[in-house]
Amino acid sequence: MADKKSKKIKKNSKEIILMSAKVLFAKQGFELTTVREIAGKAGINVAMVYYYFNTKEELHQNIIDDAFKSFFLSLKEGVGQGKGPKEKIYDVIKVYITFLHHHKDLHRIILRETISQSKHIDMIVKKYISRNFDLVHSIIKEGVQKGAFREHDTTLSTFSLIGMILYYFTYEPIFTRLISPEKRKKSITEFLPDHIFNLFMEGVNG
Amino acid sequence: MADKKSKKIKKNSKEIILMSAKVLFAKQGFELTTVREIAGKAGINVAMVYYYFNTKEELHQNIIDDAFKSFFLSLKEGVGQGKGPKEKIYDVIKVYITFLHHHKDLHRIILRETISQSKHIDMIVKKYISRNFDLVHSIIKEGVQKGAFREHDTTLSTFSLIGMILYYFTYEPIFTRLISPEKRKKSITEFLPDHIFNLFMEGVNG
DNA sequence: AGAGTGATTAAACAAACGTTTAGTTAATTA
DNA sequence: TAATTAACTAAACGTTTGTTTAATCACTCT
Repeated sequence: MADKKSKKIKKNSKEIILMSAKVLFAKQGFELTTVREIAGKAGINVAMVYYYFNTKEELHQNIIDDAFKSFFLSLKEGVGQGKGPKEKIYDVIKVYITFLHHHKDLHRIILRETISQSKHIDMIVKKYISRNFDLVHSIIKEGVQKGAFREHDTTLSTFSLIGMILYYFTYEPIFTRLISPEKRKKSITEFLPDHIFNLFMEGVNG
Repeated sequence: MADKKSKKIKKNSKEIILMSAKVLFAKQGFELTTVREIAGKAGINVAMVYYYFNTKEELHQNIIDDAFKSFFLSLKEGVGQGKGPKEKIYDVIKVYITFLHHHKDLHRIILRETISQSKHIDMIVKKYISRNFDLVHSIIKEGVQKGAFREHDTTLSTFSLIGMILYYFTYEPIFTRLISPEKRKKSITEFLPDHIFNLFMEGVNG
């Protein structure tokens, strides 16, 4: 009958911890998020966190790893094979914006980790950020070879393109405040891809 | 003679604290930087920090305030009056890159503060980031009016331009690793402004 | 010379942190 | 059913944190 203080056995505690931690890390960052806080949000005991993860750091790394993996996977699957360079670039922009729009928390975590210059950052950078970059870079290089794009430093333009996109999410609260009321009603995924694609292709010259 | 444990009176302790704190906040962030650490780097007692600043937070705010002020000032002074929109945009790019290149620590602090969603962020955003944005935005709007730039959403292109620039500094360690060896020898202020200017004007279309 | 003032110090404070311990309960196996 | 294993808990551990206290030193002014 009545469950008084009965110990309920949940089999998915580990996943609940990961979910709670992801939200809190994204909102407050690694240092400002307490292990007790994570446990509290997950509705479990503090020690359970250490039952599944050796340290707070390990839990954090786990989340970052997942974030990067899913990002790269989306990008790889979202870019249509057999298309021309211009269409591929449009796909890249679309996937980047769509993914980040639906995983704002992950973008925050990635960005934070990039700034923090932790010991593990080097491994993470090599493993994931560079993979995303290389994928976009190879498309642009292909475009130059085939004459779709003009001759230029493709490393720099790849960086510029990704930078244009990421900046919207990095400074999203400011962005939302500044755009026109009509566009504020729409989703960012509707109008932003076309704008960035046009700008990257044609520039603003009149 | 010999100064044993003599108390030396330094009149510039406050400035030394500010300098030390700036470096440490930039490198490690607010939470990871200890008041004892700041005092240690400054070569003074911990209590001296609280002699000049009420809290660690107040010291931090002081540094951020200075950072934003000097940034906006550089921008305002660096953009030539009486020039055409295109030349002004080039100036903007040049000043942004030059300033950030010489104040990498400040950029890190600003970025960190933007992500952190602290209570004071709203005031800071309104006060400074928007001011920089408005300055650039007004130049682009002027360019469209005068026919120098094509008709387009100028809010979005302003965001894109600033994003392109800032991204290089946000992800600088990755960037340095990826650019060509010849460019790595040069300073970023030499080749980056022209690249971004050309890209923003003409795009990559072949 | 001595009172007054600002700069500086060592030492302590309570609170919060990540982590560990030792034990309890529920489920599984034999 | 008894023994074993996995899931869970309350309480404590030592350390570090931001901050305060009370006293000391160096200097200026009369």
